[in-house]
Amino acid sequence: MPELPEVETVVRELNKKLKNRIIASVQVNAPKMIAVGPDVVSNRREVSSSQVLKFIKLLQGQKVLSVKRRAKLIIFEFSRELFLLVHLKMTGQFIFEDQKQHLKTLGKYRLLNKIFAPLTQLPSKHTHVVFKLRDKSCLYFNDVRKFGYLKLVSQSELAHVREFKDYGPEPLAKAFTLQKFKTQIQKRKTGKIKQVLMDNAVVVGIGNIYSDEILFHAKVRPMRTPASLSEKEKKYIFKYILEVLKKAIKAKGSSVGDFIRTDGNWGSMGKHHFVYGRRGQKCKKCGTMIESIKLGGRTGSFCPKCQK
DNA sequence: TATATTGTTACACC
DNA sequence: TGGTGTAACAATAT
Repeated sequence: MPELPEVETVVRELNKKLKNRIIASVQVNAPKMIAVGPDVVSNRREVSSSQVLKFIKLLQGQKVLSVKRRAKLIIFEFSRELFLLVHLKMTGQFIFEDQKQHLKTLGKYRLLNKIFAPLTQLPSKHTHVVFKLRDKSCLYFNDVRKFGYLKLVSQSELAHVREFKDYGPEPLAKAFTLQKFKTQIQKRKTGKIKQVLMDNAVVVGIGNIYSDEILFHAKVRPMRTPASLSEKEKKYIFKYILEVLKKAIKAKGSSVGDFIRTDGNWGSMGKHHFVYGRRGQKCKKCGTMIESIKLGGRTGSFCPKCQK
């Protein structure tokens, strides 16, 4: 499940690998997953073949200037004032293959990706868009659930992209201070703290995995309300937002579900999870059984002894 | 075959 | 009206 650290991992790798490379051709296998223009990508829309053609045509010959991130959105910046915004949602993956690494990477990928048996070769039945680069390297976009999207916008349209308007502060930006965090959570006094942390208007990039982990380290149960938090607890939550996310980026993300990096390797953060996905197992700190509850239809896991 | 899965948006409700 | 909570949705493995 790509959250901020996973998306950041993908972005850093793509930026390094794709910078200055030029797109030779684009193949779109699932038209539903692409869009042209700044509008919200709705789930049940039809995409015409002329839109697909436009998408392909606009990308051909473009040089990658940089790959960046805002919240969980990947932003490719191309020459000629063109931007590609990609959301991985639950199961999106980017896999990059250098031509000479092709066979080697494929072997590794086959070995590592045992969670989803169909993804044993590239392209697979879950490969929905393929970018072929002029130097014969190749970028695959895979998505088992097809919840993700790739949206192409011009420079002038970029300011009107809906996603950006709803995004709150970046947790790892210098501008995100304890004071700012406190102001943000004041806005949502009645919700549960776990849901508040996952609200993009409060702070972006935190999903189910990292909200669980942050609250464990802060010793706060997920169902607590912001109004009930002491100053010390707020301080700890803020502190661990930064620490947990930074640690996860260092570990190249958590390979939960089917997140893998652009070279097919797993991120190693999963080894350091204290509560997420550990219901019924012993707490790594005190040995108590980890419990889970449903909050707004989402599962939250916590240690009943370590978290108050 | 029903279920669980998650990020995000749409919408109903005070 | 604005803030909040919840349902709905995408598609598939198990």
